[in-house]
Amino acid sequence: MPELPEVQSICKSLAESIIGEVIHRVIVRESGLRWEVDAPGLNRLVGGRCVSSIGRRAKYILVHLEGGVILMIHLGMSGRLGLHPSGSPLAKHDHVVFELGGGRELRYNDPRRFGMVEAFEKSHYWTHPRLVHLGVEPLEGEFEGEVLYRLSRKSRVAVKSFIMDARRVVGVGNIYASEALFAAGINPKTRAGRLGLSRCVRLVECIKEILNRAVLSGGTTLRDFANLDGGSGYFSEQLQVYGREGEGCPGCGSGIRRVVQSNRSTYYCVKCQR
DNA sequence: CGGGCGGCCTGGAGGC
DNA sequence: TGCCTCCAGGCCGCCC
Repeated sequence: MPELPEVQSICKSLAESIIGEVIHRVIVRESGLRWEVDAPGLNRLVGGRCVSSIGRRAKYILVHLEGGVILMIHLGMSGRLGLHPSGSPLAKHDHVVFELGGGRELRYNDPRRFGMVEAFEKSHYWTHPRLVHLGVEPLEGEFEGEVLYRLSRKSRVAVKSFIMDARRVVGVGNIYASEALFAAGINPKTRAGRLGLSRCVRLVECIKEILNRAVLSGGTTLRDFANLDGGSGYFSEQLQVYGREGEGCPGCGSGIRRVVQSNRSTYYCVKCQR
Protein backbone atom coordinates (compact mmCIF):
# COMPACT_ATOMS: atom_id res chain seq x y z
CA MET A 1 0.00 0.00 0.00
CA PRO A 2 1.09 3.27 1.00
CA GLU A 3 4.63 4.11 0.20
CA LEU A 4 6.10 7.45 1.06
CA PRO A 5 4.35 9.52 -1.63
CA GLU A 6 1.00 8.08 -0.55
CA VAL A 7 1.73 8.91 3.07
CA GLN A 8 2.83 12.39 2.05
CA SER A 9 -0.39 12.85 0.14
CA ILE A 10 -2.47 11.81 3.13
CA CYS A 11 -0.50 14.17 5.39
CA LYS A 12 -1.31 17.03 3.07
CA SER A 13 -5.03 16.22 3.16
CA LEU A 14 -4.91 15.89 6.93
CA ALA A 15 -3.20 19.24 7.29
CA GLU A 16 -5.93 20.84 5.19
CA SER A 17 -8.75 19.23 7.10
CA ILE A 18 -7.99 18.66 10.77
CA ILE A 19 -5.55 21.32 11.95
CA GLY A 20 -7.31 23.31 14.64
CA GLU A 21 -9.78 20.50 15.34
CA VAL A 22 -10.08 18.96 18.78
CA ILE A 23 -9.95 15.19 19.08
CA HIS A 24 -12.61 14.70 21.72
CA ARG A 25 -12.45 10.96 22.13
CA VAL A 26 -10.82 7.90 20.59
CA ILE A 27 -12.85 4.73 20.16
CA VAL A 28 -10.86 1.55 19.63
CA ARG A 29 -13.06 -1.08 18.04
CA GLU A 30 -10.25 -3.54 17.30
CA SER A 31 -7.06 -3.26 19.29
CA GLY A 32 -5.19 -6.10 17.58
CA LEU A 33 -3.14 -4.19 15.03
CA ARG A 34 0.58 -4.69 14.43
CA TRP A 35 0.94 -3.73 18.06
CA GLU A 36 -1.84 -3.79 20.57
CA VAL A 37 -3.61 -0.42 20.59
CA ASP A 38 -3.75 1.08 24.09
CA ALA A 39 -7.21 2.62 24.19
CA PRO A 40 -7.03 4.16 27.70
CA GLY A 41 -3.56 5.54 26.97
CA LEU A 42 -4.72 7.04 23.68
CA ASN A 43 -7.66 8.75 25.35
CA ARG A 44 -5.57 10.02 28.21
CA LEU A 45 -2.95 11.55 25.91
CA VAL A 46 -5.08 12.55 22.92
CA GLY A 47 -8.57 13.16 24.29
CA GLY A 48 -9.56 16.84 24.35
CA ARG A 49 -6.45 18.06 22.57
CA CYS A 50 -6.30 20.29 19.54
CA VAL A 51 -4.37 19.34 16.38
CA SER A 52 -1.60 21.86 15.87
CA SER A 53 0.25 20.47 12.84
CA ILE A 54 0.85 17.36 10.75
CA GLY A 55 4.30 15.89 10.25
CA ARG A 56 5.86 12.77 8.86
CA ARG A 57 8.91 10.63 9.62
CA ALA A 58 9.55 7.83 7.16
CA LYS A 59 6.07 6.36 6.62
CA TYR A 60 4.82 7.35 10.05
CA ILE A 61 2.15 10.05 10.10
CA LEU A 62 2.71 12.38 13.04
CA VAL A 63 -0.30 14.33 14.26
CA HIS A 64 1.08 16.99 16.59
CA LEU A 65 -1.29 18.02 19.34
CA GLU A 66 -1.21 21.08 21.52
CA GLY A 67 0.38 20.42 24.86
CA GLY A 68 3.29 18.35 23.55
CA VAL A 69 1.67 15.10 22.45
CA ILE A 70 2.21 13.22 19.20
CA LEU A 71 -0.36 10.87 17.72
CA MET A 72 1.54 8.46 15.48
CA ILE A 73 -0.17 6.44 12.78
CA HIS A 74 1.30 3.90 10.39
CA LEU A 75 -0.83 2.54 7.56
CA GLY A 76 1.06 -0.72 7.19
CA MET A 77 0.16 -2.40 3.92
CA SER A 78 -3.57 -1.80 3.81
CA GLY A 79 -4.40 1.07 6.17
CA ARG A 80 -6.54 4.03 5.23
CA LEU A 81 -7.70 7.17 6.96
CA GLY A 82 -11.06 8.68 6.13
CA LEU A 83 -13.17 11.61 7.31
CA HIS A 84 -16.81 10.76 7.85
CA PRO A 85 -19.89 12.37 9.37
CA SER A 86 -20.47 11.19 12.93
CA GLY A 87 -23.01 8.46 13.08
CA SER A 88 -22.64 7.39 9.46
CA PRO A 89 -22.39 3.62 9.11
CA LEU A 90 -19.02 2.13 10.04
CA ALA A 91 -17.24 0.01 7.50
CA LYS A 92 -15.74 -3.40 8.03
CA HIS A 93 -12.22 -2.98 9.44
CA ASP A 94 -12.83 0.51 10.82
CA HIS A 95 -10.64 -0.19 13.84
CA VAL A 96 -10.03 3.20 15.41
CA VAL A 97 -12.36 6.21 15.39
CA PHE A 98 -11.23 9.71 16.34
CA GLU A 99 -14.21 11.88 17.26
CA LEU A 100 -13.73 15.46 16.11
CA GLY A 101 -15.91 18.53 16.53
CA GLY A 102 -18.44 19.64 13.94
CA GLY A 103 -20.03 16.24 13.57
CA ARG A 104 -17.00 14.63 11.97
CA GLU A 105 -14.88 11.57 12.66
CA LEU A 106 -11.50 10.45 11.41
CA ARG A 107 -11.55 6.68 10.95
CA TYR A 108 -8.62 4.32 10.67
CA ASN A 109 -9.47 1.32 8.51
CA ASP A 110 -7.04 -1.54 7.95
CA PRO A 111 -8.08 -4.97 6.65
CA ARG A 112 -4.71 -6.63 7.17
CA ARG A 113 -4.06 -4.93 10.50
CA PHE A 114 -0.35 -4.39 9.80
CA GLY A 115 -0.58 -0.74 10.77
CA MET A 116 -0.31 0.97 14.13
CA VAL A 117 -1.87 3.77 16.14
CA GLU A 118 -0.29 5.15 19.27
CA ALA A 119 0.35 8.36 21.15
CA PHE A 120 3.31 9.53 23.17
CA GLU A 121 4.71 12.66 24.71
CA LYS A 122 6.82 14.77 22.42
CA SER A 123 9.80 14.47 24.73
CA HIS A 124 10.01 10.77 23.77
CA TYR A 125 10.32 11.52 20.07
CA TRP A 126 14.09 11.17 19.90
CA THR A 127 14.18 7.92 21.83
CA HIS A 128 11.07 6.25 20.45
CA PRO A 129 11.97 2.63 19.61
CA ARG A 130 10.19 2.75 16.23
CA LEU A 131 11.92 5.97 15.21
CA VAL A 132 15.34 5.94 16.77
CA HIS A 133 17.01 3.63 14.26
CA LEU A 134 15.62 5.32 11.13
CA GLY A 135 17.97 6.58 8.46
CA VAL A 136 17.91 9.72 6.34
CA GLU A 137 14.81 11.13 4.67
CA PRO A 138 15.06 10.59 0.90
CA LEU A 139 13.52 13.91 -0.09
CA GLU A 140 15.70 16.01 2.18
CA GLY A 141 19.02 17.59 1.29
CA GLU A 142 20.80 15.27 3.71
CA PHE A 143 20.31 12.43 1.23
CA GLU A 144 22.82 12.78 -1.56
CA GLY A 145 24.98 10.57 -3.72
CA GLU A 146 28.03 10.86 -1.52
CA VAL A 147 25.98 9.83 1.50
CA LEU A 148 24.69 6.73 -0.25
CA TYR A 149 28.22 5.97 -1.43
CA ARG A 150 29.65 6.28 2.07
CA LEU A 151 26.87 4.27 3.69
CA SER A 152 27.11 1.42 1.21
CA ARG A 153 30.85 0.75 1.37
CA LYS A 154 31.51 -2.87 2.38
CA SER A 155 27.85 -3.82 2.04
CA ARG A 156 27.38 -7.06 0.21
CA VAL A 157 23.59 -6.86 -0.09
CA ALA A 158 21.81 -6.26 -3.36
CA VAL A 159 21.38 -2.56 -4.01
CA LYS A 160 17.61 -2.96 -4.13
CA SER A 161 17.53 -4.40 -0.62
CA PHE A 162 19.98 -1.74 0.48
CA ILE A 163 17.88 1.23 -0.59
CA MET A 164 14.83 -0.38 1.01
CA ASP A 165 16.61 -0.75 4.35
CA ALA A 166 15.13 1.91 6.62
CA ARG A 167 18.26 1.98 8.77
CA ARG A 168 20.03 3.63 5.82
CA VAL A 169 17.36 5.61 4.02
CA VAL A 170 13.68 5.60 4.82
CA GLY A 171 10.64 5.70 2.63
CA VAL A 172 11.85 3.78 -0.42
CA GLY A 173 9.33 0.97 -0.75
CA ASN A 174 9.13 -1.92 -3.13
CA ILE A 175 7.49 -0.14 -6.04
CA TYR A 176 9.73 2.90 -6.08
CA ALA A 177 12.85 0.84 -5.49
CA SER A 178 12.24 -0.98 -8.78
CA GLU A 179 11.33 2.23 -10.56
CA ALA A 180 14.34 4.20 -9.32
CA LEU A 181 16.77 1.43 -10.26
CA PHE A 182 15.25 1.27 -13.73
CA ALA A 183 15.57 5.04 -14.12
CA ALA A 184 19.18 4.86 -12.96
CA GLY A 185 20.02 1.92 -15.24
CA ILE A 186 21.29 -0.17 -12.34
CA ASN A 187 20.70 -3.91 -12.02
CA PRO A 188 18.81 -4.50 -8.74
CA LYS A 189 21.05 -7.45 -7.88
CA THR A 190 24.25 -5.42 -7.94
CA ARG A 191 25.92 -5.49 -4.55
CA ALA A 192 25.55 -2.08 -2.95
CA GLY A 193 29.21 -1.93 -1.98
CA ARG A 194 30.28 -2.26 -5.59
CA LEU A 195 28.51 0.86 -6.82
CA GLY A 196 30.84 3.67 -7.77
CA LEU A 197 30.31 7.23 -6.65
CA SER A 198 28.83 8.36 -9.96
CA ARG A 199 26.24 5.58 -9.93
CA CYS A 200 25.34 6.45 -6.33
CA VAL A 201 24.84 10.06 -7.36
CA ARG A 202 22.68 8.99 -10.27
CA LEU A 203 20.64 6.62 -8.11
CA VAL A 204 19.95 9.24 -5.47
CA GLU A 205 18.84 11.68 -8.17
CA CYS A 206 16.49 9.05 -9.57
CA ILE A 207 15.05 8.14 -6.17
CA LYS A 208 14.30 11.79 -5.46
CA GLU A 209 12.86 12.39 -8.88
CA ILE A 210 10.59 9.32 -8.82
CA LEU A 211 9.35 10.05 -5.31
CA ASN A 212 8.75 13.71 -6.08
CA ARG A 213 6.86 12.89 -9.25
CA ALA A 214 4.78 10.35 -7.36
CA VAL A 215 4.02 12.92 -4.66
CA LEU A 216 2.82 15.35 -7.33
CA SER A 217 0.56 12.64 -8.79
CA GLY A 218 -0.94 12.02 -5.38
CA GLY A 219 0.68 8.62 -5.01
CA THR A 220 0.32 5.31 -6.74
CA THR A 221 -2.98 3.53 -6.62
CA LEU A 222 -2.71 -0.22 -6.59
CA ARG A 223 -5.39 -2.23 -4.89
CA ASP A 224 -6.33 -0.44 -1.72
CA PHE A 225 -4.58 2.88 -1.51
CA ALA A 226 -6.94 5.79 -1.23
CA ASN A 227 -6.59 9.34 -0.12
CA LEU A 228 -8.53 10.87 2.76
CA ASP A 229 -11.52 11.56 0.54
CA GLY A 230 -11.39 8.06 -0.92
CA GLY A 231 -9.89 9.38 -4.14
CA SER A 232 -6.90 7.72 -5.70
CA GLY A 233 -3.47 8.70 -6.98
CA TYR A 234 -2.42 8.60 -10.57
CA PHE A 235 1.21 7.57 -10.50
CA SER A 236 0.44 3.95 -11.38
CA GLU A 237 0.01 5.05 -14.97
CA GLN A 238 3.61 6.25 -14.93
CA LEU A 239 5.19 3.06 -13.61
CA GLN A 240 7.81 1.91 -16.09
CA VAL A 241 8.59 -1.60 -14.88
CA TYR A 242 6.72 -2.37 -11.66
CA GLY A 243 4.02 -4.98 -12.24
CA ARG A 244 4.91 -5.25 -15.93
CA GLU A 245 6.49 -8.69 -16.14
CA GLY A 246 6.71 -9.83 -19.74
CA GLU A 247 5.80 -6.45 -21.19
CA GLY A 248 8.25 -4.57 -23.38
CA CYS A 249 10.82 -2.39 -21.65
CA PRO A 250 10.07 1.29 -22.34
CA GLY A 251 13.77 1.74 -23.13
CA CYS A 252 14.69 -1.16 -25.41
CA GLY A 253 11.56 -3.20 -25.90
CA SER A 254 12.91 -6.44 -24.48
CA GLY A 255 10.85 -8.29 -21.89
CA ILE A 256 10.69 -7.00 -18.32
CA ARG A 257 11.65 -9.65 -15.80
CA ARG A 258 10.31 -10.36 -12.34
CA VAL A 259 12.63 -11.84 -9.75
CA VAL A 260 12.24 -12.28 -6.01
CA GLN A 261 14.67 -10.56 -3.65
CA SER A 262 14.25 -10.83 0.11
CA ASN A 263 10.77 -12.21 -0.47
CA ARG A 264 9.70 -9.19 -2.50
CA SER A 265 9.06 -8.92 -6.24
CA THR A 266 11.57 -6.92 -8.23
CA TYR A 267 10.94 -5.86 -11.82
CA TYR A 268 13.73 -4.85 -14.14
CA CYS A 269 15.13 -4.88 -17.65
CA VAL A 270 18.14 -7.14 -18.12
CA LYS A 271 19.45 -5.07 -21.03
CA CYS A 272 18.98 -1.55 -19.69
CA GLN A 273 20.01 -2.30 -16.11
CA ARG A 274 23.56 -3.59 -15.78
C1' DC B 1 27.40 -6.90 13.42
C1' DG B 2 25.12 -7.71 8.78
C1' DG B 3 22.01 -10.14 6.22
C1' DG B 4 18.22 -13.63 5.13
C1' DC B 5 13.82 -15.05 6.08
C1' DG B 6 9.37 -16.15 8.49
C1' DG B 7 5.41 -14.19 10.25
C1' DC B 8 1.77 -11.01 11.13
C1' DC B 9 -3.44 -10.65 8.59
C1' DT B 10 -7.30 -10.25 5.04
C1' DG B 11 -8.79 -10.32 0.52
C1' DG B 12 -8.51 -10.30 -4.53
C1' DA B 13 -7.22 -12.82 -8.70
C1' DG B 14 -6.82 -16.73 -11.23
C1' DG B 15 -6.77 -21.88 -12.03
C1' DC B 16 -9.48 -25.97 -11.97
C1' DT C 1 -20.55 -21.87 -7.91
C1' DG C 2 -16.71 -23.16 -4.76
C1' DC C 3 -12.22 -24.44 -3.33
C1' DC C 4 -7.42 -23.91 -3.71
C1' DT C 5 -3.12 -21.43 -4.23
C1' DC C 6 -0.59 -17.43 -4.89
C1' DC C 7 0.15 -12.72 -4.33
C1' DA C 8 0.10 -8.03 -2.13
C1' DG C 9 3.01 -1.60 -1.57
C1' DG C 10 5.71 -2.80 5.61
C1' DC C 11 8.08 -3.99 9.23
C1' DC C 12 9.86 -6.56 13.27
C1' DG C 13 12.31 -10.09 15.34
C1' DC C 14 14.58 -14.40 15.12
C1' DC C 15 18.10 -16.96 13.21
C1' DC C 16 22.89 -17.89 11.43
